Amino acid sequence: MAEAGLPTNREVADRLQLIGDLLEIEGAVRHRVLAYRRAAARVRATPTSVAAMALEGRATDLPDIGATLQAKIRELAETGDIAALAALRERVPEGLAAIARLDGIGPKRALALWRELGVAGPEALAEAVAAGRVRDVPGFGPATEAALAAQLARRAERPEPDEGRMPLGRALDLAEEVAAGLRAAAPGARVAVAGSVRRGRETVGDIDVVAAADDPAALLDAAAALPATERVLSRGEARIAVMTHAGVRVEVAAGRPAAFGNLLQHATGSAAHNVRLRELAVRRGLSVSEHGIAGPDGAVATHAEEEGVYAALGLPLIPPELREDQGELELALAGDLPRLVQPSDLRGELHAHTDWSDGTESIPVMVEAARARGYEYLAISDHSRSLAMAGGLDRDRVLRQWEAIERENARRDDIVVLRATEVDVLADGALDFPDDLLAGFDWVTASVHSGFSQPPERLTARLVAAAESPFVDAIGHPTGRMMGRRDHAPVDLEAVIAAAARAGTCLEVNAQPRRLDLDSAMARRALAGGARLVIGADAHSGAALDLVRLGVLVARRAGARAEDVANTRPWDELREGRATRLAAAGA
DNA sequence: GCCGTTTTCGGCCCGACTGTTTTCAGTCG
Repeated sequence: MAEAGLPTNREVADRLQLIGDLLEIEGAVRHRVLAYRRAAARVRATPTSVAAMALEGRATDLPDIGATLQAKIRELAETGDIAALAALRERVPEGLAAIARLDGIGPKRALALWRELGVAGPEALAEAVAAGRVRDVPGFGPATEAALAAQLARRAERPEPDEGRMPLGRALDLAEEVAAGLRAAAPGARVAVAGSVRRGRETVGDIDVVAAADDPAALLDAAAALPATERVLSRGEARIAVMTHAGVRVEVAAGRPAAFGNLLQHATGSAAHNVRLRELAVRRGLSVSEHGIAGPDGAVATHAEEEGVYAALGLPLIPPELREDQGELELALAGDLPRLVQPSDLRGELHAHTDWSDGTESIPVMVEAARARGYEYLAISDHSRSLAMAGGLDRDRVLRQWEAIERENARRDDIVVLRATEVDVLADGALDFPDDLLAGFDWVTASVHSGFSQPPERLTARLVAAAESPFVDAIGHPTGRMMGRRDHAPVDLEAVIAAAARAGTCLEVNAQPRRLDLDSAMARRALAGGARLVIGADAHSGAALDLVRLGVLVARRAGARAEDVANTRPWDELREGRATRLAAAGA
């Protein structure tokens, strides 16, 4: 938890980032700029207060934070500002950093705009573009000016910073569509989704696909000719970028089969991971690129599989979900990479709805869908009475549903159907069912669906109370975020994690495409805090059981192993766990 | 500014593509 008055990690990171951006515009040594950026990324990815660490002199324990940056962070914590940044702002207008972030513009051209036109921010740039003055600046021309005009107009329409990023679920579908189109157009080609989609990032900016065949150019032609392609943005011998009719940028990189592993590794990223990997290679006298690995004698070795790329550097294959430069190379070097949970580890689904509440299919249909996916158990977890909008069940209907579940269990022995509920956590922290009813369920997920505007302390208290209830097995979608609608509620997640860890309550990684809640960073904190996860599809139809794959990606990004996830366990084990907790509470 | 199988100085990933040049700088991933 952040301590009162201290700058948050995001605030610290934003300042370091800004210093780096302005230094770059000023023309500072490139690696000094990189050092600030790396430090900013490190601070953002750190789960505990870096400002507090700096005050204690421990921030230098973090990679990428040295004595100089620790002093600056401490200065920020103590005085609210950094003198070096204030001085830098005197020399370089802060607005140039925003200009430098525009597509096609970087530090050099931002500086040129300021020097030549006196443009010091995006608004002034828009005026200069409108007046046709930009095309005459050295290094610029009519094409760049037109591109800027279009970009600034879009920006004025939708000023949100996250504009253009889409939920992972949508990106996965689009990426697989593109990949399928390439396979169809070029039979025999190897095609794979790469980039942030493959890494399982919860939101995706653009889609990367790699393809290999003896005639790489034909693959690029195929990409240009896909039905989804609206226009070609750029095209070379090795890569093509297209805009789709859906307004999503797709990049296809093509190469030869012998170097497919090199290309896939390169295009999967992340950029920061690749930089680290290549630095490690340089220390071993090797040079890594998408074409292969060059030795000291200049001979280039190619690798058809990604395993070979990592093996050539003395490393085990690092799962794509971990390739974010957050310590994965150190783990790999030490042989300590976790064996991450995978879809085949899941034995059951503990969060599913039927037409008894807001699901679209009957209990038998849902059960058959779960069986068809090889599950050993399925929890029928319809909503509770207060969620009237979703057809929440009252006591009478719960009892009748239990009879229906009993009938289902009686007529089949290939899957266990569980009496479950997604019970509302009410505004005062109480659960929507009385204890005697809750005691009769096999599995209870408690979720907040309303009252998100409560003060953070009250919201936190509700979740903590739910997590501490002996009747509750899991907290559903703990922060309530809905991408594009509602951000994570400002709950004190550490307090919720601590309560869940104490009580043995699971925290859900909800796999609904717009939820993905907990997100991967939060799930990582939950595991560090000793809490167990459960991956829930929150399925409202049989087909929606497959959404669980999104949750698996999120859990993998959090570093979760199978044993960290409740629904990788056999039902008997989960049942005993619930019985033990209830007995310990005297319930 | 950071950091060490080149360890307290001298390094710091690598290549593709575009637009503006007239041989390449800047940007991007």
